[in-house]
Amino acid sequence: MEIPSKYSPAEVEAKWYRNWLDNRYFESVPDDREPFTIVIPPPNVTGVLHMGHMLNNTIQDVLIRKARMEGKNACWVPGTDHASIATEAKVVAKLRSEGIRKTDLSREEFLQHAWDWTEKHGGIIFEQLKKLGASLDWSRNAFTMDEARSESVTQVFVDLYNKGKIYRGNRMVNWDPEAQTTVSDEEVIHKDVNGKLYYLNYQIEGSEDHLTIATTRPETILGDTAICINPKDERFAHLRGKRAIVPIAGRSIPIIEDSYVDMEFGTGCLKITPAHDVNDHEIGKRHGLETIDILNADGTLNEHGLHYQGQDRFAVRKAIAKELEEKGHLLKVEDYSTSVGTSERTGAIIEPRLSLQWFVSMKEISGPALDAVMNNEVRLIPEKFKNTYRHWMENVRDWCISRQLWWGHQIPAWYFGKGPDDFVVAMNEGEALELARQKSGDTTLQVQDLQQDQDVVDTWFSSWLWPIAVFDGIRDPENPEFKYYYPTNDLVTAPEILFFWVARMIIAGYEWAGEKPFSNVYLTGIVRDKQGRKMSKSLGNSPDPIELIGKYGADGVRVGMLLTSPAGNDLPFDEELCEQGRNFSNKIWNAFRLVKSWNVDGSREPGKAEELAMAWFEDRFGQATGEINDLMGKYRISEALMATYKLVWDDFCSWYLEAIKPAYGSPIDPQTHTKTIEFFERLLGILHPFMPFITEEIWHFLTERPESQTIMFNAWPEGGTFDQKVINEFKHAISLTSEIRNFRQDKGLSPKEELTLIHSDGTFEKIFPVVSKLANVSFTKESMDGNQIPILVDKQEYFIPLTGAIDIEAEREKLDKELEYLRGFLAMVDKKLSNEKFVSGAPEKVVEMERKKKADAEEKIQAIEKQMTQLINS
RNA sequence: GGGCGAUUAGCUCAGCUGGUUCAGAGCACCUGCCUUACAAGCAGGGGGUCACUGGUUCGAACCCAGUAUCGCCCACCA
Repeated sequence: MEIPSKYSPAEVEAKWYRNWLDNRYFESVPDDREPFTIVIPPPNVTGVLHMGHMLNNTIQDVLIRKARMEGKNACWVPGTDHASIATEAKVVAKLRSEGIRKTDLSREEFLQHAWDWTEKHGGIIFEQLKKLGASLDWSRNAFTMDEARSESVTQVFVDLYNKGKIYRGNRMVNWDPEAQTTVSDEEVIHKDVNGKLYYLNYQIEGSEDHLTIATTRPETILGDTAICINPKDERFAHLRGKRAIVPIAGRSIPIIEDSYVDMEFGTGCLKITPAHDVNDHEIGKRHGLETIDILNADGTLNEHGLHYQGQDRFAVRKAIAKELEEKGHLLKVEDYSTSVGTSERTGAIIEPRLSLQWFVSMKEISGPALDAVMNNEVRLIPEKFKNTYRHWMENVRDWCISRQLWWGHQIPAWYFGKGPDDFVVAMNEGEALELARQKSGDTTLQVQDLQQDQDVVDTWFSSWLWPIAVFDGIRDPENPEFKYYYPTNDLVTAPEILFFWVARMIIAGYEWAGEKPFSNVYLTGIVRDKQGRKMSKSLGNSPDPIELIGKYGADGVRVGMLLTSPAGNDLPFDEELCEQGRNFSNKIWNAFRLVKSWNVDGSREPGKAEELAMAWFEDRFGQATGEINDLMGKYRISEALMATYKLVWDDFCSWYLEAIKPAYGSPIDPQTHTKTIEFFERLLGILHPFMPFITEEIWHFLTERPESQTIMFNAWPEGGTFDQKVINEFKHAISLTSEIRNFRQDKGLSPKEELTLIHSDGTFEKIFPVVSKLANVSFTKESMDGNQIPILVDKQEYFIPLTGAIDIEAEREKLDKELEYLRGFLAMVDKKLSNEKFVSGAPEKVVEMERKKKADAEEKIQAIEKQMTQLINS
């Protein structure tokens, strides 16, 4: 059989993924086994795979595949999110490119376009995840806007409303003038910008005097309804009870007093615009001020903007500053750095706006969710996020959930009159009619008298139900699937959505399932480029994941992503990492070629070297898998992978295989052959979660297994049992071999030339056969004539007799150097031991250790001194 | 403005309750090798005042205080 020396992943990967699907290995149904469940953080339905997804989903696949091998009933649920605002923006943009405005369409027509778009672009991401090897149970694919999930959203809305935890209120909200919708506090990103602070003079009514205020938004003076001073501020005592004239508008407004005003800041006088500032709104409420809204939905000024009506607020800011200056109201302008809120989605500058919206009261329902994380019922990994989480939860504010969009779950509220309370919240129109008749007392009400709320709910109002809703646990909490799979085990996601999503899922879990939604939250880092910038489509600095897979293989890319990504740490991505992953694939492939190339001679018996190597690797495997399991349990996936990498590359390939490898062309004995294949298969097992494709391929061809079998349910090794003595002995063989190789290189000797090694004591005699094979040496106890170069390994001394001239001076120098170091070391230990405080203060164990160090050093010094004399004598 | 975290080799990171696994790993780098599994490789090697300054201690990368730099989260001072 001809196996190429370079592993080519493309065909192999396509073949096995198809095979896995055909055999429905990823599909899970409840049974007697312990479940292990992960729900995918649903990507946007029209999204394409980016590097963040790659990292995220690789980690999830590793966790789920390991659980599957451990014999658990592994279930990884796929799905997509309708991403209300993002998708709607895309559809609007697409329509605009066709010359269609959203406002030209009816709601139904627009939704039809949106569904068309969803169908056209949806699912691309799934095909990409398949290329990555993701073992998702595709039969469970869910969508946040499919029937089951939509009904769940409605049900939850109704439930919260009936519990009094959803209310409708006229409050200050964040308005995104570009998307023309509200957004939640979490969707507002604060950015520092360089702005101006304008000092404006307001004339005091009935006087020639004026007062000065400072503002960053001069256009809002058109909405001013008061000037406010601090009641303690004696500077402005003369203003009490007076009124001021708003420049340009010419309106007369009261001068009020409120301790909110900071006397130190600005001029000490504050203009009050209740419609466009959260604090001003509060003050306005306290003092019963009028509210003048000067903005249209798109951020232009309305009729209150007077001659600026129809112009954008930022254009007006410039223009009005000029007008104010011309009219002598502008005292001065200072540069000023301020923080403005921008929309997470559109980037538009958020305008605080008074508006009638739906809110969820968060305080009460978030209590259990805070406790759960604080007492580790839900573990955050890494733990540092607990602080952030607590801070947010303790200061959580009500959640504005209504959005002035069409793509999403329409709010299940129906209005039957003009009064502020003339509405009902119901599961459907029929129910709403019943309720409306009851509430109004008007039994003649008909369906056409009802008007459903035109808004939809925030996307996250559906996402927060995800771990429950994918198992239909909202509509049918008693269904066996939900009871079996919920709560799920792990959630893997980005810290950016800790509040948007994770916190709210935990809240929802306790509210509707009475239980946490997951036990562990693994928070990944952000994938960055070499310059530390976040990889994003808009920057164009993100490699195409599919191209990467084509270049390095899915296994290679997976390894590359995982190698340097500890939880919570950003991943500075470099293609070199994938190269390392690919090289690792190739290394494994070549080990496979070697094992595959051997002919077995049934009459042979293993030699001593083979026996030693086999015994050692057994223990080494037990030791390493114990470590790997421990690391995986702590979600230290990078480190677990590195431990696996070294076990395979160093221990198995560099030492084990070299130790048991028959001479070229020679056959191997059946016992070693069988054992080696067994070891290899076990290694493939622990590699499989990281590198599913190549392991499946080799597992099949190492022995001839039918395609109907798979590695993915193989027993995962428990590990942890090993004999330290065996490991230490073999370690001596490794060190000694390295020393001899080093010696050869030093002396320019060919590896083909056999050397003799003289040893004086038999402590490590047992492992000499391995050293003989690996280092091409023979051992003897006889001392020999001629020059002998000493070698010291683990305090064991060996001598290599050399024929021909050697540089005795150089050898002496080497020994001298070592002696010098050891004497210095000894002096340090002595000093420690002669320190009364140390001997009495330190624990006995530590002192004992120092004494041992001292003895060891003395022993070594003696050995070297002996070597010196030997060298001189020779 | 408030909080949290970080700073260890050229890069990315380990280093648990202070003390022999204490200065580590992988990559990169340097040297020598196309040695019939593998040059996507093999053998060997160099490289760090553990950010800085003090303190606690017999003993500090580790604990404490301060300084500097970076990052993240939260935030309604015009």
